Amino acid sequence: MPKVNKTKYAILGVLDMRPCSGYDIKKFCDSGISHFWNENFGHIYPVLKELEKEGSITKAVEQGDGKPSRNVYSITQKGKEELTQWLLQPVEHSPARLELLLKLYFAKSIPAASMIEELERVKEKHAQRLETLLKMEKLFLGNETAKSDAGFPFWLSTLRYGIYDAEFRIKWCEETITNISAHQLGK
Amino acid sequence: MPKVNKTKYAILGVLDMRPCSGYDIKKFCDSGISHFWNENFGHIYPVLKELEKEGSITKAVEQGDGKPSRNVYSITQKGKEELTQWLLQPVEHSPARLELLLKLYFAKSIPAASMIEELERVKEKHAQRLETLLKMEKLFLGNETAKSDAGFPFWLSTLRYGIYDAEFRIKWCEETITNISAHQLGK
DNA sequence: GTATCCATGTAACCAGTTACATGATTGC
DNA sequence: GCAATCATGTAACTGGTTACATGGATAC
Repeated sequence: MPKVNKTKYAILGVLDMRPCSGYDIKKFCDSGISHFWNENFGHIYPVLKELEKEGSITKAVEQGDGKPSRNVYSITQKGKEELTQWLLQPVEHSPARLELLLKLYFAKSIPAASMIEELERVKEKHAQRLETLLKMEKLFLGNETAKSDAGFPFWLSTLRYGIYDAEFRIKWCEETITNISAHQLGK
Repeated sequence: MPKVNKTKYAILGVLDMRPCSGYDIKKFCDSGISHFWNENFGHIYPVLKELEKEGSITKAVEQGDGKPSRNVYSITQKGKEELTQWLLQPVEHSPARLELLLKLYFAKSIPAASMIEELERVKEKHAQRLETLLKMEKLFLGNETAKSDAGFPFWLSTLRYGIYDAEFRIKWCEETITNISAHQLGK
């Protein structure tokens, strides 16, 4: 079976919440869901055109006074059906490709210090990510409007995923640094 | 900066351990490191040709009696240097794209039962993965030859990563199923 | 005045996937 | 006889990235 274009469904999903321009969609991805989903302009704009052509979304040009004009897209009934169909399908398996682990696997021929530095950097990155996610969670749990939305438990669980993920990676970095160091000393 | 061809380094890394045919490389990826790295023939063979052309690896044709002939590749000094250079670089950031979380985020418009079923499937998949990884770890820790190899702590840590990863995902699936169910009942 | 944000798009590129093609050998 | 495994490759495709191009508005 051929791989499906996920950008398409990401766009339909965002437009199912509210009408957006391409720019809005990008902003939304960068702020709200960037810890598990990312898109770039070079893909969003062409896919928006495609979706419009096949009747899954409609375009309305919004003329701002002074402001640059925006193409605001809305989802159609057809688009909603397509989105629902996709949501009902099991997730496609995508083969893992973790560059850090690949490097680690081959790392015996480089100085251990270099790998340890890299692990420290990665750990720090995830520690920052964890902080951000915990802040987001706190804000979110205190937001009564969000809490009353039917999407609330789903949104919360995506945050929880990110938190668990960051936590285990930090733990693993620490453990790995310790083990590699110990092994170096024991040689 | 342009994205680098990771397949190239995966191949160099495998050949740095021992000479291999394209088929061997594929087998190795599928068995030993598939929980964090994957390759397919359609990419391995062309990249092997490229690497040979640029002098990072050399080919030797092995004529088996009766058996189909194999192209066995070995890494050259140039290839080793290239591999080392890559190992010393920090890992490239690759933007997250987790289809399951994207679906979950948009899931309020489909029946909760459908999403819960999916989460049960995913949980089961990771439970099986966890079992396999734990078995591998046990075998590995009991293998004296492996233990004496300089690569041992690195190989072990990639296994540990997989184990932590599977564990947190299972925990998260359970939590998410509980939360979604509770929210459904409370409506 | 200059950097950042708003806003839309195209073109080139390429990494990686899938499907197709071929054929020998081994084990049941 | 048939399925699975060993073994190598090509062609077509496409999803996604990066770089390039443009220009107005806003904030410092």
